[in-house]
Amino acid sequence: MTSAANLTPDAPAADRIPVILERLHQEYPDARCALHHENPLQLLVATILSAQCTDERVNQVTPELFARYPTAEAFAQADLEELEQAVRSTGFYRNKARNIQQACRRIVAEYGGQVPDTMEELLTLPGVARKTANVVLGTAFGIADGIVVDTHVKRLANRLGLTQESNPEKIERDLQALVPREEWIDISHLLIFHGRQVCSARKPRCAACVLNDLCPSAQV
DNA sequence: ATCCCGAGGG
DNA sequence: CCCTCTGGAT
Repeated sequence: MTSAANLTPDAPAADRIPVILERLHQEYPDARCALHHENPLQLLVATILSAQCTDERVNQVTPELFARYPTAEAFAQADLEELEQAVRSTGFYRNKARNIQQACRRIVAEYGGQVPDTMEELLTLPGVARKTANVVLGTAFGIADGIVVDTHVKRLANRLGLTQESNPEKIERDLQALVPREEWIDISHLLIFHGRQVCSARKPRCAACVLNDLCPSAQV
């Protein structure tokens, strides 16, 4: 669709990025956060639960979870074993339950029960690093402080030759240098959608990929 | 580098 | 069985 003129897979990433973004926007016009949530706290909790777990499974446990614990205060006062059982099917359930409760206790004690909206403050919460903080800032607050680098973004950035790094923070810096800031929130959703539907970890469907002609890793 | 941890796909 | 799923802390 988009004319790639003389672009080839070995062209500089900076030259391929505009075409990659344009094609992914066209392919996934509704790409957005797939975690069900109604407020920043729900998104924070859902994102903590999403570690090494599909968003689909997170969405399976959150309706009951948010009904039982409607506020940061409720999570803060929860019986830990009950909270563990409520999130059990998402894996890493002891760590996740403890982090959610400890984070909520700090949110109650230090932020009046409201999720903070700065990277610096979010990073002080237990169980929250740059990936989770970027999700909350971008999707709950519309703040493009950084770029979400999850397992999909990492895999696709490497396959597409947008970075040579394996460290997520270095990948984020490379992407920040390549992508205009107004696309920082969208690009992660686009790469995640494409990673799920086409560029899967185990068996990428290169024949059906709209980036095929621009991808250094494309299989014949 | 290692541990946490369940569930589904191939 | 082995790999993967919107990672983070030690």
